[in-house]
Amino acid sequence: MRTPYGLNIIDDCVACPVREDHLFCNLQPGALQRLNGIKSTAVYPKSAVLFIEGQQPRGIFVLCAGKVKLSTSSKEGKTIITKLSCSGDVLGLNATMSNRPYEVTAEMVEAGQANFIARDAFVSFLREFGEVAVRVAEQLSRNYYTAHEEIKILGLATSPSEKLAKLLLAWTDEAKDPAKKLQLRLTLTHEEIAEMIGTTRETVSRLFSDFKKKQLVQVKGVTLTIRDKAALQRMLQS
Amino acid sequence: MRTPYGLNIIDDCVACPVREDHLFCNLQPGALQRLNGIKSTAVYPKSAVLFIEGQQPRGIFVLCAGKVKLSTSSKEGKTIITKLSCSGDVLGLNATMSNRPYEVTAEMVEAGQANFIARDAFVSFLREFGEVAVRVAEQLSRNYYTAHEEIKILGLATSPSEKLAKLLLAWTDEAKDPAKKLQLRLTLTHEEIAEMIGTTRETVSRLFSDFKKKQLVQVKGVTLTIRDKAALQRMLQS
DNA sequence: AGGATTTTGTGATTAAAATCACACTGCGCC
DNA sequence: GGCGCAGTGTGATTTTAATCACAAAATCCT
Repeated sequence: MRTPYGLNIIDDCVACPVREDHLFCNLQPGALQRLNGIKSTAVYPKSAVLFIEGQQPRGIFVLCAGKVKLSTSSKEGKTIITKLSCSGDVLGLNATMSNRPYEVTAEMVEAGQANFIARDAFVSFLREFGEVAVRVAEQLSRNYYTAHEEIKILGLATSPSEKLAKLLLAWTDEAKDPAKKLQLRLTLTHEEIAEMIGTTRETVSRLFSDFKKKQLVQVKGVTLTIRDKAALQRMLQS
Repeated sequence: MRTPYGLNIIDDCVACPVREDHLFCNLQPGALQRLNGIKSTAVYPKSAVLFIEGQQPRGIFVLCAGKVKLSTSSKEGKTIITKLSCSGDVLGLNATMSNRPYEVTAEMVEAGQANFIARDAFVSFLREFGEVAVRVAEQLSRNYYTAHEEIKILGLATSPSEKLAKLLLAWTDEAKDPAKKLQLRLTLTHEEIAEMIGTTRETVSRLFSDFKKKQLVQVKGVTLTIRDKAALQRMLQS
């Protein structure tokens, strides 16, 4: 089954090619069946917005394919990107569980597919299957962990160079293929990278120039290669 | 029952004078009984440390009395205080649920009492009482929410003055007594306040001078009074 | 392919807070 | 009461990255 955006729809959660630690992996059959009953699948093009900061939570989105940028903004238009989510991630879980407004905006940066589960259905599903509630709690604590990492980057890192080094290293750590451990695809603009580390576009540009000059990294097209991982690690101190 | 630190021990969770939204409030009798069986109570003096950033999680601490400072530090010794916890708060829940190291250090800033529940006992307790797992999930999502607020302060706030204004307003919002809505006890040093908003002690000193000069606040001993709340609110923009 | 629009690179200038330095205050304590 | 010390106030200086400005390069689009 093909869609307007050139994606294959994944119809069955069981077949969803997501990570091992997926929130809904290896559920008892009853729970899985119930889950398939309350979910609804949709496909989103690039730049589609799943939800907006401040909206009342409608429910959760389980990302099956594509990439999502989570961001939050001040009234003055300054924006920070708090996370880039990929397939397997659950979006809107915190807001849905605490029934407070979505605290971030979720925007597709790569077209993809997500399963939506409405809040009411999800909450009664949890009450019915306590085992899943424990899984949700684990997922939430991981979310918290990530948020805490962000706090440490923003609050403890001294210089923008340190923050960029940290970001690049974190990105390489995400690589699955060990052969490509030192390579990553730069899909974000300098502006967006700046929004991830709380600095300005110009500073990011200068930092990249600097890193290249110092032979720390090499950029060819959209591929960035870490040439001196040790040096990058020496730059960070937290 | 009195303790060496001049505190009354609270022996029964049911009698614990905590907030309404406490994690373990209004539990089914069976759960409560079980909870009382697995908890152990201890009393802590000022400066006592409940757990340290990086330690393997031993379990959770339910604060019954006293105040706790949660902080995280960089290798270079720079510290940020992420939260001040008061009675009713659950400490170490994230680390315990995700079985990752405690991400913060918890230190008593006011002597108090806490109930400790070991990780294993807590996890099986949750599996047995699914209802409680949902409560835990709600608590975790609230924690996340707070962390996200912190991210917004650190990442979006433009100036230290804005951050301090935000902090003072947040503190006044915590007051229970409506008559004292505009007063708060300054128990932290300028140094610690600086650690909460990611700036330096000198800057905090200067900001307070500035706020006083502009008639925004008044300080008498340890009591700070907000004189112009509207003006403080106008300073923040996110 | 070619024009439009983003995105990036880089210099010059400015603004803002960190840092350094040191005096002062208030408080606990013997 | 006065010693000692943690905490505070404030000036002078320095550092750093934000801001402003504009050109160059890359990309998107039909």
